[in-house]
Amino acid sequence: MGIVRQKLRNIYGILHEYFGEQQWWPAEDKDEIVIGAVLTQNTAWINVESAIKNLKKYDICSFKGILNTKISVLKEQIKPAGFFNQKAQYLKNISEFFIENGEFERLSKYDLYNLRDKLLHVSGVGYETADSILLYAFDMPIFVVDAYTKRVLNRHNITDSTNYNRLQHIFMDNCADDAYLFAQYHALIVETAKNFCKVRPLCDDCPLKGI
DNA sequence: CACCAGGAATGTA
DNA sequence: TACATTCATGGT
Repeated sequence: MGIVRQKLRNIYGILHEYFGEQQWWPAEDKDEIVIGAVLTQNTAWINVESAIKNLKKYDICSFKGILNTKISVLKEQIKPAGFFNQKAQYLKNISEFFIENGEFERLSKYDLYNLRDKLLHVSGVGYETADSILLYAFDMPIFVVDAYTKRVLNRHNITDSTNYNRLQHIFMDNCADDAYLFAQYHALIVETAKNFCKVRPLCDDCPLKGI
């Protein structure tokens, strides 16, 4: 039993005990998960909810809905999520990708890393967005790394790396290969950051303090 | 007023 | 490979 494995188990145990089971990804369907994954890039989730609410109001919160909407209109509706000029085009790109590739039914036939590569070729989809889609929309076992994850691993002296794929493999090499576990773990880390560690991780009242 | 949020693309060295 | 810059709204 490696020390890293022990630390990751410990962190998960503490967070799960503190916050309980997480309900992620909050969305009505898979299209909405993908759309939300793009809209939430460097943006507070509350603003994404506002943007998605606008899309639903016009019944265009879907790949087909986005493709059938003029980009000028799309920009206006997703404005609360910020970076609306680029995100409107990103939504067009990812929607076109899904429609042209047979949506979830056909794409789910690819194995994990083949599909990951295909997603990463869509302009507007980087590592975190791709992995969020794979984990939460396709239910594939891959760990999502975000800014908070990097902080936690750094502050707990698990690694000083900031490389996305290296951080991801630290988790995946030391945890069970389980989509549910990865989904919970990422959600718990985000929840911790939302509640305690916005500016200074491991602040006095953080549940991870002292480990 | 400054700072941050469930990042990615692009350019530079 | 490793940084720097740009994109933009809304809450604290």
